[in-house]
Amino acid sequence: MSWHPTRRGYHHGNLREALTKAALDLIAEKGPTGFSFAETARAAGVSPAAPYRHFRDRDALMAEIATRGFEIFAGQLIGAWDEGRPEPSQALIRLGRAYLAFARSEPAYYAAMFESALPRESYPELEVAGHRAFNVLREACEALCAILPRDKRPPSLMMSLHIWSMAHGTASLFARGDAGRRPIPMSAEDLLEAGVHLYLNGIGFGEK
Amino acid sequence: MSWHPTRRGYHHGNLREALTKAALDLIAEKGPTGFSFAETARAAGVSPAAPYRHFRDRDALMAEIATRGFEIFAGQLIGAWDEGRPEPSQALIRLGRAYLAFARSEPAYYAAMFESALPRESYPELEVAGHRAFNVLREACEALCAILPRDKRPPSLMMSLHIWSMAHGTASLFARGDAGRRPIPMSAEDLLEAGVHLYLNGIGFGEK
DNA sequence: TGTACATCAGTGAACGCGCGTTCACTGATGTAC
DNA sequence: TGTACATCAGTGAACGCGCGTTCACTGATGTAC
Repeated sequence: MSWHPTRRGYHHGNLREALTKAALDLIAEKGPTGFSFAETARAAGVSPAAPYRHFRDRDALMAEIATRGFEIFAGQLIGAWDEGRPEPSQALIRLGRAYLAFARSEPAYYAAMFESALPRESYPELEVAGHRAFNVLREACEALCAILPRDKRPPSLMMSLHIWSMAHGTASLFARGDAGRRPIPMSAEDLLEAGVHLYLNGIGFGEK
Repeated sequence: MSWHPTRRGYHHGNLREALTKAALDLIAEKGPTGFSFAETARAAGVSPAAPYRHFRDRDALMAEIATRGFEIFAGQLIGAWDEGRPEPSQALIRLGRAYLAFARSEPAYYAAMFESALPRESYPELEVAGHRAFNVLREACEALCAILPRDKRPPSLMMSLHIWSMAHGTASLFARGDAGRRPIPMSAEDLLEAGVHLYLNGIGFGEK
């Protein structure tokens, strides 16, 4: 962390940061519904009018949080993929684990990203950030497909949507770090890993 | 429909029904967040105190809606499965389609069931209804596994959780009937069908 | 069949509360000269 | 370096609003005799 949160801006210094952080805490505590603009201001220690200097309304703040969530998410996915080293199908499994880890450890971001019901077309940056995260999956699947003989390759877009669906379904049902998680008699990580293996097997990657 | 909504109960006749229906309309219109107890009463044409005769609070009404949602959902899944006729893997594909169809046509129920963040342990009927819906998937997977030679059968619980994850991920990301749906250049139904086929192929069901 | 009573679904007024949003303002910071 | 001015982040009071919840009540319906 190289920037200094104090000594910047005019009065508060980084109120924008403070507000998104406060909102994130409130979401984590009470769900994506349970935060209000006024409460967020209170939590950040400023008057209820102050947030209006930084965000048009509650939705704009929500969009900012979702956008950052996707950026962080993309970063973690990129790290997990690690350019497919040492071996793509193994790296893909790591990617799945990273998806679950994010849902588990950042339920507030996760909810803002996937369950906030924001009109995506109104927040282009949000849309871009979302696509960027998806593209990590997309590129991973392309790398995997490239291993297969040309005539046996599935469309990599379809494959990446399959992986996304599996990871997202598993995360939303069994791994999320909030009250929506359903208990199952195994770890969500093992479940997803087995699912991805079977899927890859079905595509034509030899059983490991 | 054999019962008569009027001429029952004391004054309103079936206010309980009317309230759940009104709430459902409001959820459909504004998302699972966007309905209040008071507004629901107004929509049903009664005073704001009336709902307290039937539901302890807003959450209880939400739980009732989610419970009914699971019951309807289970009914549709059972119908789609049709005891695996004429052939289990084909029937499983129908099951997946029914999952998507529900998310598409009943986004309000779907949101109440999966994104309302209700404390499930407080509503045993909700939990039971949820399990009953899942059991349809479970039994379908058992029927499919029974086809395979005994030593090649995967655990049917794991298989059903895989199918559930795939269907749920696809539905939540690409098929839901509300603002959360993300556009993709194919139908969600085709996507899921292809995914399930590849998965079954990976398990050892011969390519169709 | 008629009457007297019990039940209880729904009323309507009231409460305190937190919300989103506006407004003229103040005062700390940055900057031109 | 000092001064005068411009900028603009944050204030604090105010508004109207809808919310959840309570309460004593009323009056339609069901039922015992």
